[in-house]
Amino acid sequence: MARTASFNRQIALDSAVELFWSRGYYATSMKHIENALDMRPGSLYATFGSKSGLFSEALDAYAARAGEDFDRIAEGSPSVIDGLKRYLRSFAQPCSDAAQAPAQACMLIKTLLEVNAEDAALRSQVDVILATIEHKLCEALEQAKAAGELRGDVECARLARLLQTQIIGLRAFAERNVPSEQIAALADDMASMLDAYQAN
Amino acid sequence: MARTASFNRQIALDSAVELFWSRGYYATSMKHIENALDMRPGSLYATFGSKSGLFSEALDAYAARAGEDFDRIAEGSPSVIDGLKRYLRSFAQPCSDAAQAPAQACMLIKTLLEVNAEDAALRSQVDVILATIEHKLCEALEQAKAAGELRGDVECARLARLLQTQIIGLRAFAERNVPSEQIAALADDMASMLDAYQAN
DNA sequence: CACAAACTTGAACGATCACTCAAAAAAGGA
DNA sequence: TCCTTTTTTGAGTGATCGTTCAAGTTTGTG
Repeated sequence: MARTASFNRQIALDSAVELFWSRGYYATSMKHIENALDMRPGSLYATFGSKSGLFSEALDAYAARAGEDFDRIAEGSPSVIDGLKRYLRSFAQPCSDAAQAPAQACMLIKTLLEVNAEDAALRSQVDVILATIEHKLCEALEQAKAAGELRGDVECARLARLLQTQIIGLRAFAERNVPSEQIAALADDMASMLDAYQAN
Repeated sequence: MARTASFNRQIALDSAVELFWSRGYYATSMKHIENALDMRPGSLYATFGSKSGLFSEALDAYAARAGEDFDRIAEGSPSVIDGLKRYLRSFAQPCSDAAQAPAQACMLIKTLLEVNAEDAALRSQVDVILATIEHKLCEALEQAKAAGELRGDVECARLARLLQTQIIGLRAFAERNVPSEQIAALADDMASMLDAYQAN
């Protein structure tokens, strides 16, 4: 038939996530992208359509990876609430494993705060993803409630939003140049706050 | 002598704050700045030196205004802790007064998450300002502790960082397209958390 | 080996970027 | 009114922006 593509789409998207997560949307040029993905304009535009198209797919790839990270921690935890506490604390030691994250702050939040109204499609995409994550947290809390881990009067949807806000704040604060012990203490304080919602 | 300048430096800086706060650093062009400040390149560069120079002054102007806002709420409150709670809740209803803020999220945090290593001077400037705010929060907490509002074993520096993180999270979350009642509930939850640190 | 189909390449596009500077305009003092 | 001093203007700088596309390269098939 014909020539086969020399690049791997998933690998290219992983590189795009790392690049965009690190540099943000507007400060990443097509030259940066060409170098990071080792692809030339023709291939890039044939594959992803545009810079914003590539960014959009990178956002989805990032969200998928974030979801897997959460599930992995949740599965390895003795209880739902314990899993949520571990998840909170997981953002306090990102330097431990070899695969360094390009930034402390969440790529979705960086995008939410960076992209302005002219790129409304990207904004609403982030909004949908964040709502999905919020919903996932809410489901976990409902499950914890059903298991008797949470008090009966806890509003799961409201607590889910509080949790998401804590994570957003923690990861954004961690962008500051502060000692890692202070970040760990912050994560501990946030984990302790969940105690006020636990049964008994 | 000679011709006098036709613009007011403080008014120009206020316009710059609004513009940069709304659009961010990289997505704001000199054309945007010319229009918003009603100044032409020659005057702009004679006055502020460069785009980053103007942004730097805008950051300081923003920080000064933010400090005044905090002081105003603190002065009008019956106790230090009550003032902090009001301050938290103040971020939940920014639509009330006529002077609309151009964004929900803090301009310092938007900058912290947007600007990358190539503009190290701006990054470190934001870092210094955030550390100053953290210190101001810590001083307020020490004062509350001396007044018997806080338990004796509370680590004020640690609680100050937790408070700052809450504010960061709350304001970033508010960038999402969610009902204002949910933001208000978030602020209430955060204010309630301070109860765990209060004496008696 | 030749052909056709798909992919890769890199030069080039007009637009816009941050920034410069010579010329025009305006103000106060004489 | 004229002169000096300062500010304002806006055209123009080279560089870079996102994007296009024709030409070249590589593949599988007959």
